[in-house]
Amino acid sequence: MSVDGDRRRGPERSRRLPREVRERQILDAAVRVFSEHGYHYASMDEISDVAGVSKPMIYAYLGAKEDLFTECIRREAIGLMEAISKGVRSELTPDMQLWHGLDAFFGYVDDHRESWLVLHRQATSAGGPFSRQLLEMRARAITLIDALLTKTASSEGMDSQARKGTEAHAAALVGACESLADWWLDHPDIPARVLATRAMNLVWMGFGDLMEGNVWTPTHPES
Amino acid sequence: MSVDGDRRRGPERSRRLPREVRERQILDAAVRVFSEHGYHYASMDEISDVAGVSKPMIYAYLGAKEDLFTECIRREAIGLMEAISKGVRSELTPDMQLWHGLDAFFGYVDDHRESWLVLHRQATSAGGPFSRQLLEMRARAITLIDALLTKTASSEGMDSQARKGTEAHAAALVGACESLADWWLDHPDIPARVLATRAMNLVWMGFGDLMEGNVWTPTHPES
DNA sequence: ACGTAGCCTTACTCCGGAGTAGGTAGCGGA
DNA sequence: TCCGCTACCTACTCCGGAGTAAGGCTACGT
Repeated sequence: MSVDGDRRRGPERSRRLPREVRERQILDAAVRVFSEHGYHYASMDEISDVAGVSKPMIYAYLGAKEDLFTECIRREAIGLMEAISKGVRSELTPDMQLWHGLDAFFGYVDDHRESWLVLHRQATSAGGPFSRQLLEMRARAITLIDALLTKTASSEGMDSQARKGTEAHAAALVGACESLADWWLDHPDIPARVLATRAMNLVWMGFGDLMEGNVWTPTHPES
Repeated sequence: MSVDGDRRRGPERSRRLPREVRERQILDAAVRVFSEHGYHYASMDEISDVAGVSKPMIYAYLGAKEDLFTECIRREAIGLMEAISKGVRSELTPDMQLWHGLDAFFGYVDDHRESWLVLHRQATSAGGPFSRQLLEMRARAITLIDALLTKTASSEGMDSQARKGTEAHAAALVGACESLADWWLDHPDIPARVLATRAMNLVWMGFGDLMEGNVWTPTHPES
């Protein structure tokens, strides 16, 4: 029984491959395993097993466990950012840019659930040097969105009041999207585009209202 | 040098206290340490040290590390829910209920950053049995908010279109708040009420627009 | 006075898993 | 054919930290 021993091996144990290929295999395996068990419960033994490679190879090519994880984060973060960049074409109007960005984001998460898990859930919590990469990425996203909102706000003739709030608004949007993505992992039946549209409406409409001075206050008279 | 050894001890090592008190001390210490280092990097030794108690006491009273952590989650989750419940008085209009709930939430996070850290960041990522508690709490929050939105939607005479989206909208709100709270940890200078108001505007206004059929679409003609 | 119950400690065991030492196998060049 | 280089593996070491065995002190009941 338990013929199981090596069922999870990835590539058929092939020999003497160039370093580049091995590194890819290892990183792929690492992302798989980290996303499945979380950083701490993932063992180097399992990663090496899944990669179809022995443990010392990992240390030789990618370094210690922390380094390996960091490299995973880096690679996946770059992938995500590239995916989003492809969506945001600067000749479009701000709202279209935002929408395409959102669409690309949810599309990426849809296609790379494991990557997203590693990137967001794991890196966020396994504190220290790991979250750096994340915070940086998030900061870039916020800045980008802030720029779009600001552009719209000024072209729409709005200032002071609405303007100073754009960054927090952008942060809220980013946060909302991250959470939506996480929530989505447990409700996989919803198509990506629907999520993107929902996020868009959530924020863009609220933002439009803000710009028009249409603000809810605790003493709101309605209903 | 390093007279430091026991500087972090909490209560002045006092003897023969009743079990009830010790349990409180231990849980307090555990929340402190878990929030500071994260579940895995937190050691039982440090917790016992901070609690001013020896390690076997923890095992005698609260059980293994997992049990201890679970108990922390439980206690803090109950605390948060109670704080929110105090805000939401059912004789108010839905929008006021929502606003008081949000205000209570951000107020709680403001007063209990450590608790929130443990509750959200740690429990979310240190997967398995821990996140149960969280998912359950979140689910309750979503249901509650969904009810408020639905009530408003129907009293406002809206149906089908807007109605089926309320749950996802509620999920988005919850997610947005969680992220706002996390983001807030790194921007502590903002008062809680401002965050609550911002969240309220983000969602309520967007929701109002949705109900009025004022929806953004990719082919939106504006600007 | 003496038992006993429960608070509390020191000083261990033990193991999973990170990281490594040292050797083998196949390939390119002379 | 031999050298040596690089890809690669087996088989360890070693340690942090979870969990525990075994007993000491104090208070109270009788």
